[in-house]
Amino acid sequence: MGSFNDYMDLKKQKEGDQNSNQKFLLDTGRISNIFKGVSIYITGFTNPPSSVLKEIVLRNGGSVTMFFSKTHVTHIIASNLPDFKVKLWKNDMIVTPQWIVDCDAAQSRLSEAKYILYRTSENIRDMMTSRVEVYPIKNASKIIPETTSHDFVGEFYSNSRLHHLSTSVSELRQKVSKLQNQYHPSYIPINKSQTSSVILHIDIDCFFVSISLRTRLHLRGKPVCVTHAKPNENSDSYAEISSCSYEAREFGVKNGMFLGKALKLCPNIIAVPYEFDAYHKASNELYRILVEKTPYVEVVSCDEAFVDIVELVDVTDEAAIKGWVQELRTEIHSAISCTVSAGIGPNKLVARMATRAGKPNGQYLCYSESSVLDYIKSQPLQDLPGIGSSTFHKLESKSYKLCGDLLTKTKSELSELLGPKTGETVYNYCRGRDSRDLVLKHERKSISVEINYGIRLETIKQFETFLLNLCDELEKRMKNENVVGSLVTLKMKERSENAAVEPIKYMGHGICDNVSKSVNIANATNSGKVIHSKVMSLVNSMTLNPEDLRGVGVQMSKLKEASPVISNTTNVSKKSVKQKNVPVCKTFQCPVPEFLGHKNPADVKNIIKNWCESPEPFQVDADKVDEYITDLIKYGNISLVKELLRLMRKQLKVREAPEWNAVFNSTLQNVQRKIHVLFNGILDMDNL
DNA sequence: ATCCTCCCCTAC
DNA sequence: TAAGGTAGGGGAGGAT
Repeated sequence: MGSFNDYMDLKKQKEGDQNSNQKFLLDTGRISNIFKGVSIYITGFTNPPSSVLKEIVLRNGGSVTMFFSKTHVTHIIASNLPDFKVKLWKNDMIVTPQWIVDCDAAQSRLSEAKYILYRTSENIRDMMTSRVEVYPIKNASKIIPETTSHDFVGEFYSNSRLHHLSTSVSELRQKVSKLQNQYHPSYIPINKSQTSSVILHIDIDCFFVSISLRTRLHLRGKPVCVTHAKPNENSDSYAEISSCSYEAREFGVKNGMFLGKALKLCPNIIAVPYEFDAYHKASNELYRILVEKTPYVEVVSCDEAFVDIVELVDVTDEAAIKGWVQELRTEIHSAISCTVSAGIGPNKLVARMATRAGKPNGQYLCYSESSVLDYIKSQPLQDLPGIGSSTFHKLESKSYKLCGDLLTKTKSELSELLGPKTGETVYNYCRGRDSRDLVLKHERKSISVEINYGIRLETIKQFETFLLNLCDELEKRMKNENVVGSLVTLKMKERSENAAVEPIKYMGHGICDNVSKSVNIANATNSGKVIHSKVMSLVNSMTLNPEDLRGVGVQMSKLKEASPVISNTTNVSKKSVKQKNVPVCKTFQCPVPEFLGHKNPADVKNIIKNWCESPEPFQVDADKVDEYITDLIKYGNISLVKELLRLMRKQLKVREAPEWNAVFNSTLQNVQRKIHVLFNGILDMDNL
């Protein structure tokens, strides 16, 4: 009986291992098969810890088991063992964790000889080699499919770092919005510009590289970059580097640089592949931690966020703020095993600029008026957000280099040079001023698909086919977001007249002229077929040579909700209600909700007026009022909601009773929450 | 003045 | 070989 139970336990345990191993691989992906056939059992304290060893082995094609079985386990991993275990396992392969680390570093299966913990049996190695086959690393290089092929679009997007970067922002916005409601159910995304803020900018240090180094201990401290090209390639590579370590940056390597150029600057740079799923997981975890603390979180990108922490810290105690942020950074680090840097300031601009001073793996607080001015004026203009190379060159032409250089310039001088808006923004930024609120609730204005890589076509017919694939992809995305649009824009890159037919970069677009053309659609749509027909009408209205096309994009704008939350029983559609401005429902076409058997608004008002005059508020009554008002909001009768709130406020003002004020505030909060959920807006309290 | 269209610029 | 996307702000210049 006992042995049967043991057997069943063993079996269950085995299945458990398989499940957890598989789940793990789904999360992070496999990078090689060097440990194929290897099944490790980790015992005792090890360095690196067992979790890291497990990850390395799984990612390299091996398996990990949580129980010891003579037939199943090929390697026992231990740093030291008690005597009885040495005796127990005298015929088994016991190696130090370093074996795993070194195999991973070399990306090949090294002999265990140098790593055997206790040599208890002379023929262990013979035994091992007969039991385990060594597989070479699989080198699966793929060929880019034909532009018109059905796989082209999907294949491209699954490998495009920029696509992952862009879409991760939209996805995170959705997720963060969910988390905000989950962790802070009564939170209302009101702009908080009227009150003072403590803005925290948080940023994962060289995100993609950091993720790769979590499991590549041997690469830490070395110049590393993330790119599609394989390591040790010749130095002529035109693969773009999407992220590089600080060690690489010291050689002048930058994000976006071609690998070939980076190799010239830093011949020892090591290239590692993308791990999109792992980035995804880490970003989710980062945002979960932030929103757990406060709903005032703005998604900037997969590795970067703004947080208003004014309600979490004592504004007057800078040391306490620093301590709080330090703790947060530690928490994030232990959750995702990547270091993060942070900047703290009175607004988004200063917070973001301060992060630069904190990087890497540090933080910088710049809050008081004088320290803000001091710090900002020493910063290069190019580091201001919104100042890219083009704007910088305009400023440079006047030999302005630092923010401080612009302090003597007038607003109109800058507007003349940079345009009215940009001029004023730069004028304010140089003084550390920034009036932008955190964007807590985001409304999409356009949605698009665009591919500027690998486009090689011969005929208009092929172009038409490719466009249909693109429009189908667009349809997918629009349906996923439940939107329809009524303005279609076609964007194209055409090879410049004197540009080579094939650019230096394999399948790149080379030097191009950009063209775009748009057309309105009478009925908003998200049908790929309809969009495609509109796009074709644009194609036919212009003269182009398909052979010169190097990039194509289709954008939909003038967006609306595809199926309104409130159907045609009301004239208030979700998108017609903007934040801060809930329009009054003028024509009231829906059935009136009942309040204690009364339908006539005048009667209802009377009852509520009397209630407000009663000696004491009871929760049951307050709940009934809330319920009725909620119905009104659902039906879109915002004007009556406003009337009732006004009435209550007027009545209760006279009484000046705290318990009644509490009733009013809770009712108001309920209204705001419902309006937010249903209409994505808030009630304008000033005009109540 | 304000809008629209077709760009360019910027950020990650 | 190599995966140069995407959303939003804003400007120039013409139409209303």
